[in-house]
Amino acid sequence: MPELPEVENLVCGLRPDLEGAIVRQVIIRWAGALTGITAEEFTAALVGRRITQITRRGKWIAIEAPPGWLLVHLRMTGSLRFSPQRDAELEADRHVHLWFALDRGWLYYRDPRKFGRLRLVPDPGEVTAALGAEPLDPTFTADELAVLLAAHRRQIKPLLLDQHALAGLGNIYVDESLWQAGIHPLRRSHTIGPREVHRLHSAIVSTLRQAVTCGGTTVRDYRGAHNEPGAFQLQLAAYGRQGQPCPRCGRAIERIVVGQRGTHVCPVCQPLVLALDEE
DNA sequence: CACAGCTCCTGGCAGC
DNA sequence: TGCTGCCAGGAGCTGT
Repeated sequence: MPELPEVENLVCGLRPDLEGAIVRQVIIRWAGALTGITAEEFTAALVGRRITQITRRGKWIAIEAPPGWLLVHLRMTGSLRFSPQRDAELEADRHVHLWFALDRGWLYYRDPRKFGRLRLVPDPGEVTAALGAEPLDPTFTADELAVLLAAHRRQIKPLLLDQHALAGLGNIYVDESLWQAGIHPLRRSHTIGPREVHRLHSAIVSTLRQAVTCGGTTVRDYRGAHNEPGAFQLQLAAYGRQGQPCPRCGRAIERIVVGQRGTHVCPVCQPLVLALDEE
C-alpha cells in the first residue's frame, strides 16, 4: 500500500525523469481511472504540455503541467513506472490502464485493483486543502499533535488514519507508530496524556523518516519509479506480524479489528488500561 | 461530531 | 486439480 514514505520515494524517483518533460501522447485503456473528466478531454488537455514539477501532499502525487495539475492517488495497489524506452511488456499487462508518451520516455500507470484515481485540476489546493498536517513538515510539532488529539474523542487509530486530521499515514504506519509509542489503538484520543503524545509524535516522525530512508515498505505490490522494492518491511515490529514475538517484550503480536481495519498490537507494550499519571 | 456501513475492485487464499 | 466464495483495504459517501 503506498502511504507517505512510498509516495515520497516515488515522487523523488520520478522527479529527474519528469521535470521538464513534454507530453507527446496519452494512451487510455481504462477511463475508469479518471475522475471528473472523459478520456478525450484528459488527452486533449495534456498533450503538448510541459511538466514543470512533481511534488507530494499526503498520499497525493501532484504533477504540475501548466496551466494545470495532474493529481494521482494510488490508493491500494496503484503504481507509476518510468521507462526511457517503450516497454512492450508493460503495454501488454492488463493492469496497466494508461500511459504517457513523453519526449524523453514513457510513464506507465498500473493498478491491479483499480482503486487509484487520476484527476486534472487548475489548482491542486482544490484537492489538498482539506488534508491535515504533513507529519514530516517541521511545523508538525508534538504540541500540534496534542491540539489535534484533544479536539476529538475518537479512537486514536481511526483518527490517525483520517487524512483530514493528519495526511499520509495508512494502516501500516499507524500500527507501527502506535506500537512504538506503546499506545493501544482503541484509546480515545483526548485521554492520551502529554508524555504519551510526545512519544506518539516521535514515533510517527521517526517511523516515517526511517521508512522513507529504506525506500518504503513492500508487503506485496509496492514498487518505486524504476521497479525497485522497498526494504522497511524487514523492520516492521507489529504490522502483519500476528503470532510472532514483539521485538520489545517477546509476547506474541495479536491481530484485532479497529474501525473495520486489520490492526496489529502487542498486548503487553500497548495496554488498554490508562496510565495512572496521565489520567 | 462520531462512526457504522456501503461502494469500488480483483488477487490471493481457504475450503471443499 | 479446479472450483466457489470470501476478504483486504483508502477514501468518499450516506445514514444514524
